[in-house]
Amino acid sequence: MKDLLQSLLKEAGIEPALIEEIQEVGVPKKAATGELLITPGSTSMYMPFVLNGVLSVVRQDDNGNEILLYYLEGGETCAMSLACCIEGKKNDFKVTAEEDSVLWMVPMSHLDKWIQEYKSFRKYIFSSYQVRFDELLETIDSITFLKLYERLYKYLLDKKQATRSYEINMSHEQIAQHLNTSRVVVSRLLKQLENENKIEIERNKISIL
Amino acid sequence: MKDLLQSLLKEAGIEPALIEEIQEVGVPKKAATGELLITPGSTSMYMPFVLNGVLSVVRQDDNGNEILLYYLEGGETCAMSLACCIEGKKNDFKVTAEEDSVLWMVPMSHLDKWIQEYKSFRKYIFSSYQVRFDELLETIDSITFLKLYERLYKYLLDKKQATRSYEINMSHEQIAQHLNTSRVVVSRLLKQLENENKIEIERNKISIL
DNA sequence: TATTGTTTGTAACTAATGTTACAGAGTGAG
DNA sequence: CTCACTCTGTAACATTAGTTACAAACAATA
Repeated sequence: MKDLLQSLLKEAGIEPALIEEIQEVGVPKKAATGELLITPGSTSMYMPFVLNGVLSVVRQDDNGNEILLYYLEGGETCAMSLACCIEGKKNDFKVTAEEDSVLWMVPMSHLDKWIQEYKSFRKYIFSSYQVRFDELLETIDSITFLKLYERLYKYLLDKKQATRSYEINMSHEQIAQHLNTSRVVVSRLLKQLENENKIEIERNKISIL
Repeated sequence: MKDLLQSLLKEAGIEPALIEEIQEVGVPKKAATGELLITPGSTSMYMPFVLNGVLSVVRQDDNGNEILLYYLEGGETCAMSLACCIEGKKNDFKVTAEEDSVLWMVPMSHLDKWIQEYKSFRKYIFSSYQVRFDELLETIDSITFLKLYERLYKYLLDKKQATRSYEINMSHEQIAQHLNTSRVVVSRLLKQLENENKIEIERNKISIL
């Protein structure tokens, strides 16, 4: 597991001395598919660095409605957790394991020192922020400018991309939640996508063609 | 003008030595109402620090459709410009002066050094990121969870907040653009708001009650 | 195999938003 | 004042998305 951590950090441009430190102060954490890692209202003491698997970051409103913001994959970290922690604020989103995943949990208390000392870490952190901004903007684009039909198709393609699999194992209900719509609407539009030979529908499974 | 800069920076917690530096290397810039400050596709060499006035940050799609992301007010800076510049990317949003405004333009080249040297600057930058994340999330909330009627009312209240004025001098067409809808729809819903005694409509002017 | 719960398909209807078209009111330049 | 232009109000209609209701297919397990 430490090998994976090392190679991902190296890939991210982190210098060897800091890789050492991160290895020493962090602890591993496994998360099974569907496991809830961060809940709204909690405060993060750890910066979660994804070793493998996929996490989803979801926004919730007061009535329990939801919308998917983006996925986190290997080598990435949750910039919004950082932002929250640095400001001492509560998280206002939830993070769930979309597949069995492994994280490296790094105590936030080291962040300021590292940002000061390591140029490579500054770069990594700012790059993370940038990537998340981009993802949020893309999410806003989808919600704002696309019809639900297009958004659904984009959702499936994004999911394919994140999980590196042409098969998506979700119920229509689950998809509807990520898009903040109803199951009936999703079923209707999926059927339409199937009729246009873009996907194939089975129970709890959608294959992208 | 330098007085204003100084007091805003002090308020933001920036230490005196850095305030000096910022005063020395920055230059003032005035922007008249409606002036375009950042266009999609450009690259920012300066960090724009708002001294007074209000700027709007707007996202555009390929067909020229738009949506307002948030306003920037005195003492704030455009975290997305920072993010873009640090990563050497092009801006993918536009920034417009909503009122006559004055900015302090600080060359980005100093940022890394300041982040390294000044704890107060790290705090300011990370706080800016946090605030922008929050604003983007709030925007996502509005688009996702609110009906257009509610979104429009919230838009008017936000505008009131940003400009510190109960009178909004915009045409329905302009409002429609910020919400990515059509003028007719905005007129319809404004009329509804007027019927519920929440606003008063005149030509090019909406008063919030 | 029988039973139960989950998932999907579909129809019929409602609500929200978008579009087109046109009239009339207000404004500024000449 | 007149003309040209912009802005607003409103009706009629189209499209998209949300809701309710129910049946059938499938899966798990007792």
